[in-house]
This record gives sequence, structure tokens and C-alpha cells, in this order.
Amino acid sequence: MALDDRKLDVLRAIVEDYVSTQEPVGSKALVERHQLGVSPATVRNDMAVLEEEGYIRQPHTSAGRVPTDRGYRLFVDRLSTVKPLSPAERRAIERFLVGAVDLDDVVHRTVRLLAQLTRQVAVVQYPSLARSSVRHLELVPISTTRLMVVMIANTGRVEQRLVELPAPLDESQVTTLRRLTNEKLCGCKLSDTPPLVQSLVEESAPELRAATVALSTVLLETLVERHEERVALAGTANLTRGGLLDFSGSLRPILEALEEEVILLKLIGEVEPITRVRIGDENEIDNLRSASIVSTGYGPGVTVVGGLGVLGPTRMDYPGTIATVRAVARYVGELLAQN
Amino acid sequence: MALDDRKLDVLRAIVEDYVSTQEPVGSKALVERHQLGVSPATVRNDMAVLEEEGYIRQPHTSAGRVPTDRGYRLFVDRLSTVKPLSPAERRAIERFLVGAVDLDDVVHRTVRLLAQLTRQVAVVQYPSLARSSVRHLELVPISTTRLMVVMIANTGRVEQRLVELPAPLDESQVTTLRRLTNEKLCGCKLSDTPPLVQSLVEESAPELRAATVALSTVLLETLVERHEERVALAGTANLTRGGLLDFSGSLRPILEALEEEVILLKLIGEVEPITRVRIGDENEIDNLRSASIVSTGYGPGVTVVGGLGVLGPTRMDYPGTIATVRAVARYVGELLAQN
DNA sequence: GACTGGCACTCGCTACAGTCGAGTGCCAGG
DNA sequence: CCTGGCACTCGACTGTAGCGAGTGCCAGTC
Repeated sequence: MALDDRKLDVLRAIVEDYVSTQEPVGSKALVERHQLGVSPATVRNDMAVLEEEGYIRQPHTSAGRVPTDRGYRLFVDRLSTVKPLSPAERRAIERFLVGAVDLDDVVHRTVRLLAQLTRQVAVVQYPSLARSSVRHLELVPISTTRLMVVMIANTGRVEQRLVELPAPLDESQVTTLRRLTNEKLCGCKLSDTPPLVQSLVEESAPELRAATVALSTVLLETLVERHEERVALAGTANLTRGGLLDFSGSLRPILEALEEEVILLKLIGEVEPITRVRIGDENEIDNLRSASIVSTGYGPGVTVVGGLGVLGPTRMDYPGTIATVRAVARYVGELLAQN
Repeated sequence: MALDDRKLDVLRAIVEDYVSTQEPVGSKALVERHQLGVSPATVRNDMAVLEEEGYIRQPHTSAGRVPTDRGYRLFVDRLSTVKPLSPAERRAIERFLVGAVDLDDVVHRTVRLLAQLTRQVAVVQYPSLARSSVRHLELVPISTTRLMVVMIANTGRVEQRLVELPAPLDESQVTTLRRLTNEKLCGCKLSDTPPLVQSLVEESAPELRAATVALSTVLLETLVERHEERVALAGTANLTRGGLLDFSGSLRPILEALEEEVILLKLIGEVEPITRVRIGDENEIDNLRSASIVSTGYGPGVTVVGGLGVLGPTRMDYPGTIATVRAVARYVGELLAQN
């Protein structure tokens, strides 16, 4: 059955009212607050249809209606327009992000900003190593048999690992190894490095062979294989807004999920610059079936190097949240492009 | 008024029962579960005294007694003995901490371990830069006018900052600068560096002067002045155990406090290897007046390079928690000593 | 055919009264 | 100083009743 325009209007009104009041909305209140031009009885009939189609439901008889996940989905897809940011918000974003001194700082400021603006839980992924390329590899002798390798990526990320050498290296040997490694890997995408690292070993001089092997093992293992992804989190206190009415009673499953980096990455790790909205049950993670997630990719220019997003109750202000998430992602992208 | 031994026994019994049952404990239940050798009536008299002295209180008439913060304090100071760890716990600690590949890894594993063992919120401070000394300073040219300075500390911490150079430097100049900087600062405690950095500028050759100034500014600002302390957090989901009975209803203030690094550092940033217990109101931070914190310093050998601890309801198993926190701190210290 | 006003019905919420029982404080006696 | 006994308090729980928001349905109107 197709829903005519008025029924969609009714759905939109229900979503908007419920989001702002947090209470089931009835037919009478609806016609009072919105110019629907019809009587409560008519609205009731429309509501009955909407309920039958699964867009709204009654918590119990003699209560108003509440949108279902499906209702929110329809609302997000077809009934809402992106809300432009207020000048105050724009200013907040700019003020927050200028003056960041390094990548850590950028990410921390961003995640706090996002949590503050949306009043929800914010998650920001550090630029993915898999989407970074090598800017420089530095080898720092810690002792004669220990080398610290520091990789600086074009995205600003810096990773370091300790390499245990099978035999001591002298200063000039380290210098040679450093030069060779950089010649081979600089400017190269991390995901493309494995064959190059391999050839590095093969082409190495006999006296450097053992050290090169040790180095290449560490490089491959830590930087490529177990992709070192990192995320930052903020705003968990916002989960307690709405006094436990959201999230069906218990915060526990939500907090548990938020502790798992793997889960966070699944939520906001994006490949495309598209904004995704996952509503309640659409979510793959069981613990988050009562939450919605708005996420998007970010990066300098059109490329995407990481994801960011927010998590909140299904009953959230989708248009506002989507607008904020996008805006923050855009600003962060610009910031990264400057470096 | 001095409390005789039996009154102390009664207090101990009340604390133990309340901690395990989470319910106000009455005189009858007390004599049943503990061998006090006296009748409920006698216990009641003792309770009346304990209440008068402020060690216990009644949530309401006709309810049992509950320890006050002061009661817990007395319990911790004089009535409890440190509970030895179970073999299972010992094994868990060892299993958890072997195989850590770098400092980040150590800290993350530690904080999760601590949260899991105590079933509370765990906080671990990274080794403080203020208590670290410089192992190596590396200068990595990013472009002709940009230098990345990477500082490797003896505690395993690695910090990097970007330095904008006023004028381009060539390769050999960078090498010279690197050598000079390392000669001056290597092995030196970070807190002692300011005068040395200053002299570095003064002694620098004219053509390196400008670059040295830029470098020293960054060094002083980021590594010394705004002490770059970091902390890791885990186990927030444990706050929801005991179904909001703990923490006087709302998790909000707790979660808010846990989001502030500054606050976390205040809580667990320790100078001495002593184990501190802050109970409820003893806490300086208003948001945490309904929580208790057990914290201790850790470090290789007897020196302390950072703090770690847990936060839970005032109604917590102090002997067990204290034992676990200490044990974990000791293991982490050993781990750090190996590097 | 679509909309409207009216009406009976449902059911959660609140208030209130009554009961129960855990736990106490006090006191007289050993 | 300890104990048993007793009266008392007060929160927790139960059952009942009234209220009111909100619904579904139906007959009537445009």
C-alpha cells in the first residue's frame, strides 16, 4: 500500500514531536502542534495505517504512537532535509580546531567537539595506516643490538617499534640501512609495501642481511598485517541524558561495545565519503540494537583516510546530527589537507 | 570514646556483609553469619554506639545499618588484612602481560587486565615524561623547512612534534644539529632540560642559531611546560554493575569526571609507591563523592614513573582491590625494568 | 469516497488504605 | 555487662478505585 502525502506528513510530525518531547505522541497533540488541516480522527486513521505498515507502534494501548526503526529509516531517507548549521556551530567548529599542534591533538579536539555539538557519544578514527603512505622511515639506534624504527606517514601518523637485532650494527651500517629503506619505501602506500620490503631483503648486502630481515619482519608484522588502527572516544556521559529512557534501560551493553576498538572501527571505519546512518536494529552489533549511528568518512580533499561519527539513541535528531557530522568531517579534512 | 574489640568486630562484619550482599545488615543476620558469641541485642547496643560515632548509619528507621565513608576508612586502616591473590589471578596477570610489543601495548593490556580483575573502572597513567630521561632525540627532515623531532624516553615513551624552520637547512646542518642536541640532552632527566636547552641555543653556531631557537621553543613548550601526560581507561561498563544502586542513582557525574584527563591524573598520578585509598567524601573531586579510588605508583624497581588504579563504588571489596592493584603495579614495574 | 464528531473502551498512572515484617530502642532481670 | 522480651517505627508490598489520555469504530456530512 502506498502512503499518500498526508500520511507521510503525519509520520514526519510524529518523529519530530517524539524526538523533541521524548513522549509517545497522540492524535490530538499532533493536530494542535502541526498544521495538518484535518481532524484528530482522520489522523488516527492515518496512524492506524502507519502502524499496520510498521512505521510506528504503540508502547501500550491507550498511549500515543512512537516511531519504529523502520519509521526513522523512512524519515531519514525521504522526509527530512539536512538542517543547515547555525552560525554559532560553525564558529564553534573553527574555534575548536585551530591551534591543533599535531595529529593527536587534532583527533582529540575533533572527538570532543563532535560530542559537544551533537550531545552524543563521538568516535573518531585516526587516519588509517592502510590508506597512508610512507613519508619517512627513521632508524634510531637504542643500543648496539636494538633499533627503534619510526615511521612517519603522510597523514601525520607516527608509529614506532623496537627491532631486536641478531648482531650489533655500527653507525655507518645503520646509515646505509636507513638510506636503502627510505629509497625503497618512501612515498609508497603502506598497503603496497610488502613486495618492496621483500625485495629490500633480497637486495641487501650480505653483512646487512640479518639486520634487514629483522627489520622487515617488524615492518610487515606491525605496520601492515595487524593494521594498527586507532580510535578516540568522547562524550560517554551523554549516554545518561534522557535518564535511561533511551537504550531500553541499561547502558551496560552500550558501554561494553564502546570499549572494543574493533567494534568502534566497524561502526565508523568508512571507505567512502558517504554519510551512513544505521538505525537501531539495522546495526550488526547486538549490543547496539537500541542505538543509532551516524558516520562518515573524512580526509584531505576527496580521498578518505578515516571515519568519524556519533552514537546516540534511535530517538535522535537525525537532520541536525547528520549535518554536524558532515560539517566536522569536512573541517577535519581541510585541516589535514593543510599539512 | 574508644571502641572495644567487639565493636570493631561488629563493624568489620557489617562492612563485609554489606559489601557482599549490597543490603543494609541487621543485628540478627549479623550474629547468624558471624561467630560473634553474643546476642542480637548486644550487637544492637554496639551498633548504636558505632552509629553515634559516625561509622555506620541507617538508611531509614527499621532498616539495617550501612557503613559510612568513615566506617570504610576505619575498616581499611585497621580492620582488614590484605587478601592474597588467588593462583588464578596470578596466572591471569602473567598471561596478560607477556607478549606486549611496545609501551602502548603494555599500558592497554594493563588497564584492561586491571578492569577485568577488579571488575571496576581501571585507569593507568603512561610513564610520566617528567620522570623520564632522554634516551635519544631524532631530527627527521620532513621538508626543507620542516623538521620532525622525535624524542625517545628511557621509559619507552616516544613523543614527536613538528618544528617549522625559519630558513631551510641542508642535510649536514641537520646532522650537526642532531649531534649537538643529543650530546647535550641525552641521558638527562626531562625536568632538568630547560637550562640545557637554553645553553644549546647560546652555544649554537650563528648559521644554526635560528633553527636551534625554533627547535628549543618546541622542545620546551611541548615536552616540559605542558607536561604531556597520557592515561588509558577501561572498564566503564563495570559502573553499571549493581544496577545504579551504587553511585547514588546517576552515572552521569562519574562518566563526566572520567572524560577529563586532568581529573584522572589527579586521581592516580602518584609520586610515591604508596597505595592510596580515597573513600567517597574524602575525594577532592565533587563528581566522585560517591566513589572510592584505590591507586598506587608503579615503576621499574623502587622508582615511580607513573600511577595506576581503579575506581568503584564506596561499597567495594577493599582488601581484594588493594591486593590486585598492588600486584598489577608490581608486575608492570618488572615489565618496564626489563626494557 | 473522504473527512468529521461522537462515543464506548482500554489501560497505565496515581493516590490511598491496609497489612506485613525486618529491624530497632529500651528495659528489667540475670 | 549481657540477654530476652516487648512495643514501636516505617518501608515494602498489595489491592482497589478513579482519572485521563488515547484509541477504534461508526454513523453522518460534504
